[in-house]
Amino acid sequence: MENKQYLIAEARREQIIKASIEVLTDIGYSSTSLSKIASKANISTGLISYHFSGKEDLMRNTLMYLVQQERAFIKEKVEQKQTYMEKLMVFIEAGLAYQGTKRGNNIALLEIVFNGRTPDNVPYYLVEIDHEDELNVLLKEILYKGQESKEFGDFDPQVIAIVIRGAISGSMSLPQYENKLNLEDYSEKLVKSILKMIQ
Amino acid sequence: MENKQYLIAEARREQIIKASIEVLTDIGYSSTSLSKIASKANISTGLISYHFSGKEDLMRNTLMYLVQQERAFIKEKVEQKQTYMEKLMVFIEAGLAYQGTKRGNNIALLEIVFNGRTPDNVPYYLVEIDHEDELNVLLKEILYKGQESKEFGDFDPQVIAIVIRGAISGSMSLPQYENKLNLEDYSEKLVKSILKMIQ
DNA sequence: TATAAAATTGACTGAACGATCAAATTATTA
DNA sequence: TAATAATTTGATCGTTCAGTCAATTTTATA
Repeated sequence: MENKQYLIAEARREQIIKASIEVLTDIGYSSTSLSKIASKANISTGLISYHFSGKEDLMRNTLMYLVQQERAFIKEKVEQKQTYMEKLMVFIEAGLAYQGTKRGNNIALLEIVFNGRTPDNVPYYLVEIDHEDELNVLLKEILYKGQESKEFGDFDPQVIAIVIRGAISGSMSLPQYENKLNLEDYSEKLVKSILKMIQ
Repeated sequence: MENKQYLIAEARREQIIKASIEVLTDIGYSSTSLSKIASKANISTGLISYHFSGKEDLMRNTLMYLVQQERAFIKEKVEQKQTYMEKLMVFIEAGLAYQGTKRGNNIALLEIVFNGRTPDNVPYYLVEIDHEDELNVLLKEILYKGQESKEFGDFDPQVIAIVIRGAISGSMSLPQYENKLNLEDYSEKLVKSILKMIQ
């Protein structure tokens, strides 16, 4: 069964990716090395090179894994809702909840996005991925269809999409140890403000 | 005159910082080395270590320089306006304009913020600097005083401040071709949306 | 069971880096 | 001018790292 071998290799790849996420979260991209990832995964350095063509390749695969995790988390909650108003609210709430509960994933993703580069040496954070970023596509679709169904008023979906995604990312800058404004409070107030904006 | 010597040293420090910004923008933090900065500035590597206590110190000073540049650019335009409504509008417009015209500065700043770490090994982007970030203080002050003067309605200034700063940063993800037109279009639509949100 | 294929190890290589320092040069002072 | 201080050089050192490879172990096949 070549399928079984494939599953072994896939499991090993995922193990390595998960170890990468841990190391990235703990010590950041610049201190992350193949040998530290190998230690975390209790394997040898050579094995990483056996399953991935290099550090770049490993980081690219780790990034894809992280993006897919976040996307699945949010998409699943959005699909449960019926109206576009509800879909939008849950998009924001789920986005914020993911940042709060999967903080390590979020940090690892940032580390890669702001350090990794394409083979042409273009940093990921400058690559124009809008048309490939499925979360942006989903958000713009909610906004656009909500306008069509008259649930929302008149606005430019792309502009509002940028505002919303920025506000979700911005939750990272909330004070962490002050009770004054926790994530739930921010979530509630943000949703209210956004709804006001798109009437 | 120790003052003259001081000015020579200061000029050299600024020359090194400007070279750092160029190199950071060109090749990113991880590829930036003291020897590449030295080449760009046409000096020797040892001279950098003479004026800065190490790479970390140089990067921290470069970050402070960049933050101060942006702050001065925005603050100057805000202070020319009288009403808080106008101050808020020009804060957003100037923030976006800076991103558009000083793109290299913005990229260098991101490279440092997402790579540099404090001596305690805390990444800059996770350091709680809200109370030290003068632009945030300025923005929150505009929002708060605008509420006091009844120019704005009821909302949480901290939440709206995060939304606005996120929207300004988010301009980076606009399609880059015909950047100026897109940016002006985005600026106009963003200001309208924000004003709607804070009524 | 015997053979082949896949997976895994860990020591090793060459390159790049930050930092150091003795020596040389330039500026200041008395 | 002579002595002192500040500035600058560039070779060198020790370290870290990504990637390689011959050897070994594990798994699949016939």
